[in-house]
Amino acid sequence: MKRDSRLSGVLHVLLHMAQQPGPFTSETLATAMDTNPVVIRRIMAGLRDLGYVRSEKGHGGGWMLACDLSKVTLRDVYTALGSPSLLAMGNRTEAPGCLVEQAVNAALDQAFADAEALLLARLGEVTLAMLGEDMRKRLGSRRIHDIGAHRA
Amino acid sequence: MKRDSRLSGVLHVLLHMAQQPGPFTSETLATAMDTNPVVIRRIMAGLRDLGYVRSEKGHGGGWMLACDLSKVTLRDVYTALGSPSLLAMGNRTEAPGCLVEQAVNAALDQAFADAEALLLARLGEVTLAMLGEDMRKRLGSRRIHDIGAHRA
DNA sequence: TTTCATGTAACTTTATATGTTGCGTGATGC
DNA sequence: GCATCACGCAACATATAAAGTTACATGAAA
Repeated sequence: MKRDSRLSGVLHVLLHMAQQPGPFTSETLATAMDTNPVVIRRIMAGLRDLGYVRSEKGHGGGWMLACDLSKVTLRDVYTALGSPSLLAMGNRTEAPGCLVEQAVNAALDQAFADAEALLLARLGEVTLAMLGEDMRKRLGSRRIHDIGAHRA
Repeated sequence: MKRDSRLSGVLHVLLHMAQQPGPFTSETLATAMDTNPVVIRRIMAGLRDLGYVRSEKGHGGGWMLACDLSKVTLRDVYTALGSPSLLAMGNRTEAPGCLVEQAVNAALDQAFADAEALLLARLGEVTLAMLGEDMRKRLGSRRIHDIGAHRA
């Protein structure tokens, strides 16, 4: 299956926004992410509805952070995306009237549920602020490029 | 994304085969699984290569179990399918020259790896024999339908 | 009122699982 | 030998969902 990269993408956007003040246009963010402005608006819509970011129209408008980065976890961001399914595998059918199917589904569902719960828990342990910290640690001698200079 | 149901499907087939002796044609199994014979051959190919099942051509041919069900785990079956990706989410890009990307990927990769490891471990704990046992427990007053009678 | 930027719908593209057709190969039974 | 059965496999078709694109409306700033 084609893997969903929206979470990775939106985190990238948020972290970039945390590096500089001003509002960012979808155009600017899209260029930095090597994608399309509409895609940016699409994945940001959920975050806006939950109040993690704000958007303004017209001259000088664009996207701004509107939350305390130390209070928003990766799980929150995932939820803001609409909680897309985490696992690539699922059961063949629902409503099994077949005992074989019931036994298979029970075993798989248990394993899947455990893995999903662990993943959500892990995502819930990491805040955006922690990601920012990790990034600064990686700095060393290197300088974080400005968004405008993202594409050398 | 469209969820991969091959593991669920092949387990279903194996458990059904464990209920009755004779060889099963792809046609028969496909009817029971409400799918196409070629799909059956496709997902069984990996199991055959690893020796979990055997196939024979011609009159009286078909698929037969060729392993000790108590020695084959769900993880083994998963591996026989070619170890398709378990998670529906992935990183936006590889080869990140961007610190933001590195930090995001590091956090996500860690969470993803943990979840994947747990899932594989869980699958490794369950043998096909255990699934068969579970199924028998579910029997109660009900009778396991023969494959031929699968579609009422 | 012109320009800029978001909001959104509709459409196209791409990737992957799944379904289907056709033909080759080997084994069985006559 | 030859017809039939069943797998092996390639090639093509379909379905679904993410990602990309186009078009236009709305609202804010200059």
